[in-house]
Amino acid sequence: MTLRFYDTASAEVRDFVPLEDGKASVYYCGATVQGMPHVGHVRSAIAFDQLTRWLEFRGLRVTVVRNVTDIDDKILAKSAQSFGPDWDAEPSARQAEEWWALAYRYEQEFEDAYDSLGVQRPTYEPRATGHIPEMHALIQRLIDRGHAYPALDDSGDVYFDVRSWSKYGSLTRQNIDDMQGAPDVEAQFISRKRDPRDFALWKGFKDGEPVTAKWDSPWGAGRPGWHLECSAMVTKYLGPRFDIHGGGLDLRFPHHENEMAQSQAAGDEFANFWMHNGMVTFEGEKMSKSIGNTVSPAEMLELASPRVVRYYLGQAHYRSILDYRPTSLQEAAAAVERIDGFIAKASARISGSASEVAPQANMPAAFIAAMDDDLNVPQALGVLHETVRAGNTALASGDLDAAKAALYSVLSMTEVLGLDAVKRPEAVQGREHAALEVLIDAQLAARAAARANKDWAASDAIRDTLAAAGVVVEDGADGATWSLKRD
RNA sequence: CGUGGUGUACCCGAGAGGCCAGGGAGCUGCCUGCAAAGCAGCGCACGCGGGUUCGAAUCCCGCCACCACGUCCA
Repeated sequence: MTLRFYDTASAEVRDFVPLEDGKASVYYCGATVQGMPHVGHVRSAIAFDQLTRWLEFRGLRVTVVRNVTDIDDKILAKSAQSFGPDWDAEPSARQAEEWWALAYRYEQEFEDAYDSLGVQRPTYEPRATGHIPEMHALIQRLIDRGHAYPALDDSGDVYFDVRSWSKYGSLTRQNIDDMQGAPDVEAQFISRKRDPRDFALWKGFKDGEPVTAKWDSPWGAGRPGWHLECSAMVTKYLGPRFDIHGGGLDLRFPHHENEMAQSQAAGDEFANFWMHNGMVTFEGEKMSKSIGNTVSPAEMLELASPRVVRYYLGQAHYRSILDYRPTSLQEAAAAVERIDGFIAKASARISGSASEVAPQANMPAAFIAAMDDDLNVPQALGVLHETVRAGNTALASGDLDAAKAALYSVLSMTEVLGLDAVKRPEAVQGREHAALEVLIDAQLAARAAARANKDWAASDAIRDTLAAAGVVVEDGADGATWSLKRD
């Protein structure tokens, strides 16, 4: 097996060889829980979910860590002016929402979005606030090695000294002199930093900030810097070296550059591969909280089923830009219905045991080759659709053995892509189904009688009535079949 | 300006010197009382200009346009 992935650090597709035989360790940056999730967040999670599922299919035991950044400037700022769940209350009764409550509320929103689209839960999902001691230890190691220093003024900050680390900039191949500290940051912090590009490992407590967002440290009370959080948590759960570090492309710089610098400067080998997913754009512009052009997963789920949304967000190559347009979901829905139509028709005519649907035995070689090659999902979907067509042809010709093989292949492919986790809309189950079946079958019997008499008006009237109620009738060689309209 | 990346048909979207991508939309046919589904086929391509080659969307050179990041971002 030769898995190949694009590594952002080396800017090339190269062979993936796990550091430890039979295992893979993956860390990817989750959300800063300061607002509602948008589809860009979910696209990232789906991309790494596909990666995880594929590594597992390839026989690796995968440990996945996705962090939750639950302390940050924006969370504090938002809680200071937010009235959260009390928003509807009388102004006198409103209470500012505590920062940690706000963070937890949004964290749950993210979990809901991930769950609804079939993103597997990570092995560990650490929160930044639960790892302050590990962060202190990392800062101390950096100070001991001469790569970090307490602020030159009395702010209580601790900074990473970028000039002390010659490899700073290597992840994004930038020359340090070409980088600029943000102008406002530069003006404000020039007196505390050795270099305007130095970034905060620890942020000293400032008057007016909530005392609950304050931790003691050897350098004064305060809270952790953003980049440090991930470094400390990766190492705690995956060790000083691990296979893959992932995240959105927009995190490459400064976040991942800084993470890599501080961890390697502290003596850790850190990530073997860096993988970044492309952005989701809305009519050509990056979808982002700060621009305010976001589309939420919930909005998409109002337009299409979870299975369709998952298909749509996961169909493009993970490194490409995904431009969302309103018609995108309709096109995805047509493709998914084509797949599901085959699954439904084939399942109805084929009996087999669940154990026969073993993905390892049924995955087409071309699909495997596509996925092995930097997760080429679009090409893999081509194989999936070709298999569907072959399966439909086999069904039409009565070749049930071929249809069965196609069905099991299709089920295997949809499973590894995570589509099965988002359940297909099932026919109504149990007693309701039994009742429906009796009623509809009676209608179909009446219609069959009308058709036998060539009474097309009566036949069509029955079909139209059922269609209006969401029951789709299709005439086939073996008589009419019905199904409930999806979505 | 620096760094990384794009540009493929009506839309989405792979591929990477010759040999079918795939999906959606459209058209035609088969099947059908009609429809739907399915199947078969059709049309419309590789940003621009050069070069290499028997042959270039693919390699080389030069342009153009666009996107992302450049200390808030997935």
